[in-house]
Amino acid sequence: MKIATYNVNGVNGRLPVLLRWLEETAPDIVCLQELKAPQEKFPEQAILDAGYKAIWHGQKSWNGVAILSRGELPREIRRTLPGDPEDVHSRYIEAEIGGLTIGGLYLPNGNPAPGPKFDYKLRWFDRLHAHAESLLAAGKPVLLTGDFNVMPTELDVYKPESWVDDALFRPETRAAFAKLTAQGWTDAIRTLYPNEKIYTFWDYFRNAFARNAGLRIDHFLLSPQLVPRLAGAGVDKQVRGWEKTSDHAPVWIELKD
DNA sequence: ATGTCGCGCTAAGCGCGA
Repeated sequence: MKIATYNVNGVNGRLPVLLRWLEETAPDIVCLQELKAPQEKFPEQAILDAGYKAIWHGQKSWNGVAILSRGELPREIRRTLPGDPEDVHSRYIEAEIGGLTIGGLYLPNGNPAPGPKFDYKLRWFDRLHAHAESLLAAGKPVLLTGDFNVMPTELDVYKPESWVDDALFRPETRAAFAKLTAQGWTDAIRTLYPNEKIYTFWDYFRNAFARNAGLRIDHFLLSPQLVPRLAGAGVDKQVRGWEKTSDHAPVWIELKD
């Protein structure tokens, strides 16, 4: 079973790219981030026609997350991260599909740092810690995936020294990610490829993709029950080179049944 | 500091977030 995550950066603006990628790579389950579309503007029919049933949590202009499945409709468990009723950003959606619990997330960017946006990022991380702990405590197979907006280590940045003050790489951010994984989560890509430079995002500036000036910020965190099932992982890097493409590439893992 | 995008507002560029 192939499970993918893809920050599309506008689900309607990227629809041709998204549909081509679905057609060419046929993942079984897909988590999308940055829909940038209100609830009623999600392209449900086009996704259905492509063979996927979906649940989503939209928002005008920004954020927005979805879970797509080739088989059964994802059974939605929640569409917000617990812990702050005042937080109206659509950044989390959780579902069960065939006995697997999947949390799809779009962690706040947090720039500029320091500042209120960075404070929000760290608070969001605190809430994720709390919820992730409860997911582990249930003892079931769980996958947390999406755009974490964190490069976990220096290996995950093309030029670490120029990113140390950025909200995606500051010590507080890396510490928050390390604290999360220390609960018992496995970073799937890094476990399979411990020493390789693997990027999932290249910004639109300065010809970043052509220079491979990338970041690894889209992740798969596996609960202990899933680790023995991990059979492969990769980045569909070619998609980043297509016309009208997102600044992220799709990322995927393969789980044995 | 800049660079490049999509989206919303509103009808063409601009502000915002990334």
